Amino acid sequence: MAKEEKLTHSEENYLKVIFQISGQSRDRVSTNALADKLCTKASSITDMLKKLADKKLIGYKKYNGCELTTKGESIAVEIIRKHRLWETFLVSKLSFGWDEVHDVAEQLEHIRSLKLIDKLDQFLDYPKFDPHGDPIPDKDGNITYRKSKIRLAESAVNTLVEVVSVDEDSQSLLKYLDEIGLKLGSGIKVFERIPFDGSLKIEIVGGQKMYLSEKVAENIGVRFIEKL
Amino acid sequence: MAKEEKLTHSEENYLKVIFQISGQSRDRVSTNALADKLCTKASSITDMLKKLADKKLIGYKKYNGCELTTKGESIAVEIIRKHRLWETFLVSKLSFGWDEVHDVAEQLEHIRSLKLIDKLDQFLDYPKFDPHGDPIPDKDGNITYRKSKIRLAESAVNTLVEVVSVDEDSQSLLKYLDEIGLKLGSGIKVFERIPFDGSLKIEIVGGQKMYLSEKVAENIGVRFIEKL
DNA sequence: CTATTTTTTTAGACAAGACTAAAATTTTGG
DNA sequence: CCAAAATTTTAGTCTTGTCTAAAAAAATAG
Ligand SMILES: [Mn+2]
Ligand SMILES: [Mn+2]
Ligand SMILES: [Mn+2]
Ligand SMILES: [Mn+2]
Repeated sequence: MAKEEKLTHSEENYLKVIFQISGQSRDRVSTNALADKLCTKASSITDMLKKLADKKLIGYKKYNGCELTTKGESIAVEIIRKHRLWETFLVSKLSFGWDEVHDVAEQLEHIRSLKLIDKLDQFLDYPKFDPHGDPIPDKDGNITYRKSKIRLAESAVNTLVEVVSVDEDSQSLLKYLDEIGLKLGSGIKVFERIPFDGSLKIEIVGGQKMYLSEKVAENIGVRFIEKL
Repeated sequence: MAKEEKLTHSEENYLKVIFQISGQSRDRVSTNALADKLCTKASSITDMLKKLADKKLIGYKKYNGCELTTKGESIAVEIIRKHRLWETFLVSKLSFGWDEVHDVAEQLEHIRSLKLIDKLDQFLDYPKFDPHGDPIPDKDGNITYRKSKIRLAESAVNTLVEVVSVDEDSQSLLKYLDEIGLKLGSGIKVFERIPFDGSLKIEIVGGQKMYLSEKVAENIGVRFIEKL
C-alpha cells in the first residue's frame, strides 16, 4: 500500500467540490468555478491546485482548469459517502429536519476513522440514498445514479412524476418544501406550464394544487411515472 | 448575549487540557505540564496562553502558569461533555470497544452544532458516565463526581471493591483489562499487597485470581464495598 | 546567600491557507 | 484579426500554530 495520505480539511473540501462540479461527465473544472463554490478568491484556488497536483490528486495545467486523478476521485467519493451517511444518521436517528443536516455534515465528513463509517453504515442498515435523495457511495466507492432522473422544471405537462431528489444547497428551499408538504416519494401531477415565467401548475398527490416557480422546479429531481 | 466566540480546535484543546490538569481542586497549571500533555514545546504553549488570556478564557501571569476563567471553564466542560457523549455513542450504538473510542472522540468533540449534542444525549438516554466510568457533564455543565472513588492501588487489603472507572489514556491498558476480564462494575477482592513492587494479589469476582502490577492498579478507580 | 539547574519566555523562522494588487494569458466581439 | 474583457496566475502580505535557539526568571542545593 502507498503511504497514508493525510489531507487537511481544506484539501478534502477542494477534492469534493472538484468532483461535484465536474459532474457525471467528469469535465475539467475551472479556477473560477471553484472559487465561486468554495467562497474563496481565484488566487487561493490556484495555490491549492498546485499543491493537489504535486500530490497527484488532480491533473492541472495552467490556464486550463483541473480534473481529478483516480486517487483524487476515490478520496472525493469517500468524503461524499461520509457526508451523506452522516446526513442520514442525523435525520433518521436524531430526527433532524432535512434542512438542518447539511452544515453539520460538512463538519462530520472530515472525521477520520477506519472503523467509524462502516459501523455507521451498518447501524443505518446500508442506506442507498441520503435525506435529499442523493445516492450514497458504497464502501468500494461505487455510486448508483438514478437512471431516469430529470428536473421537475423539464418534465412534460399532463404527466404524473415522483419526487426522487431535491437540491440541498438552500436551506430556505427545503423549509419551503416542508411547508407545502412536498417530500421524497411525493407524486406530482404536472398540469400546465405558464409561458410567461415558466412556473408550473401542479398537484401534490394527496395534497394541494398550487403553482411552483420555475426556480423551485429546477431544484427538484423527479422520475416519470405516467401520462395523465 | 456576548458575541459568539468561535474557537479553533487547538484553542478548544488547550482549554480542555488545562481543565483536566488543574483537577477538581482547580490548581494553576504550569506551562511545562501543558507542553507534556499536548505534545508541543513550551514556547508554543506560552504563545497560546497569551492568546487565550486576551480572549479572557484564562488568567495568565508570566512565569506563574494559568487557570481557567468562568467562561473558559464552561467551554472546557462543554468539550468534555461532547467527548464523553461521543465515546458513549461509539460503544453503545456502534459497538466499538472501550479501547477504540478515545481517538475518534478527540475529533468528534470539536463538531459545532447547537442541536447535535443535545439530540445525541437524548438518543443515548442521558447517560451519566462514559465507557471509562468518567462522569458526563449535563447540559448546564454540572459534573457529578463520584464521591468515594479511590485508586485500586490505594485500597486496603482484605477488602472487596467495585471498579468504577479506568484511565483511558493508554489503549494497551484497556486491551489488557479486556483480556483479563476486568470491566466497569466488576467486583475485585484485594488479598495482599506485595511489598517488593507494590503489586496486588486479587480476584476478579466471577473470574480469575491473579496479580496486578502497581502501575495497572494506579489506573483503576474503585469504590469500597466491604471487608473480607 | 550565591551558583547551578530548571522552567518559562522571547526572538526569529516556517508551513498552511487565505487575501490584494498587478501581470499574464485566453476568450470574445466587432 | 485585433482590441477589450474575462480569466487565471504571480508576487507579496497576513494569521495561526508550530518549531529552535537564546535570554530571562524562578527554584534548588550547597
Ligand atoms: Mn449535504
Ligand atoms: Mn444531502
Ligand atoms: Mn476519551
Ligand atoms: Mn472516556
